[in-house]
Amino acid sequence: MLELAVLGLLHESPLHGYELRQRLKATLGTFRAFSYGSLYPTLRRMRDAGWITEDDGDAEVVAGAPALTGRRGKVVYKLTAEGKERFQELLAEAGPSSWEDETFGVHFAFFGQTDPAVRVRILEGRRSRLEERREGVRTTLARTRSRLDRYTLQLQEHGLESVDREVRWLTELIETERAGGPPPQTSETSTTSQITPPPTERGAP
Amino acid sequence: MLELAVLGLLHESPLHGYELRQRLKATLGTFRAFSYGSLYPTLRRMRDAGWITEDDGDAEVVAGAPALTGRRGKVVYKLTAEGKERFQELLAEAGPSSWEDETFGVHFAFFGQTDPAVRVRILEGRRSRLEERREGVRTTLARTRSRLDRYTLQLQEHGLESVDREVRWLTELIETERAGGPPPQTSETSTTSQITPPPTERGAP
DNA sequence: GTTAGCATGTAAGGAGTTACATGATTTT
DNA sequence: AAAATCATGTAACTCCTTACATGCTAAC
Repeated sequence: MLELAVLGLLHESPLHGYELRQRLKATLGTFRAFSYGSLYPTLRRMRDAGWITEDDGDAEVVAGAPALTGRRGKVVYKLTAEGKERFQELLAEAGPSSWEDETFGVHFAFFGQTDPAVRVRILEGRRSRLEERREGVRTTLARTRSRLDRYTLQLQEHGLESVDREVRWLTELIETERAGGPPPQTSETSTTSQITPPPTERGAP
Repeated sequence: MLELAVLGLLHESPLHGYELRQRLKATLGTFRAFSYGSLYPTLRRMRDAGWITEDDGDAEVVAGAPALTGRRGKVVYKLTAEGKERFQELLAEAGPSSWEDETFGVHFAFFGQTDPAVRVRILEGRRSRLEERREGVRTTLARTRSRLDRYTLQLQEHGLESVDREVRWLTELIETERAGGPPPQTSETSTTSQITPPPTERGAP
């Protein structure tokens, strides 16, 4: 979760912890937040695993100044080669771990880096997950509606509408993906170009 | 969380664990689910705390049959007096613990048992929580919009629309509460009738 | 010079999940 | 008699939060 998000953000540019958390908020928006209490330990774990390295962020600022080695400067984290591999590995995963409630948004946030075929599979996975849930709720709701009070009913109905809305959103996204997603090929070989990063699109003006 | 939900359901009628989980699904619908792995330990904790007691659920079924004490029957849980108190205590709580994402739905599900004044405070608390979040996201979105890719943007916008929707829902509910909430009194004394259960409504045919 | 915000971390703990283990009862 | 579903439970673990502790840097 946090791990994927960190890998994704550091894949764009090196950052220090505090900045990372701001970006996390900016990227994930309304649907997820992380505290420093989980961020820093995660960064440490990831460093120990060899996915990121710690750089002295003040080196550039101070430039020619003398030592000062004792001071506590910003710690800038950047991806290692293994880290990039790990990121690609996680991006390629299309399974429950990519379409459950808590995880889907994080995966979605990095769809720009994700293989088009995987994107569609995740969107579809998420959609069927929601459809299943909706059916389950609709069924039990039909059986128990009369016994439910005003508020429980309100809650169910608001919930169902939310799910409906997300299903429609996903359906639109899936259609867009199918239409404009793979522009090179028209049919046949859906050569999933896994790691290939699009030439320039990230910093496009 | 689970504790409140269990208290709420057992307040309606005694249930055994398995049944409790079904009811949990039926009551909470789309937005929350619990596994047995958390339900049973919670029931045990609650029994140790003295809020619920375990009854032998098969006693009635077997009636006059001989002992058979060794068999593993259903364990029916029911609220104790302390449990009812605890439930009222939790219901009366109008604070972050009642309007955060994971908790709000559970509190809402038992609004039928909740004091009208507390209901409004929780609804308003939830609403301002969402409005704050929305403002935060809108602000950082305005600052970073140009740097975000297609997908991140989609995510932000879908998120904002969801929040908007919930805010509108809450506003409607608050208005309804203010209007039809306290039907007996027209003004003045808003005698919060805390515990009073409605005469017959639960098992109405 | 003091408040506010930037910056990094740790310790303890909460609230759940998954996977496993077991057995009874009902349906096919 | 096999399969499904009802029913109860435990052990290990995941993942994150809260509260705390510390110090630097910019703004008022």
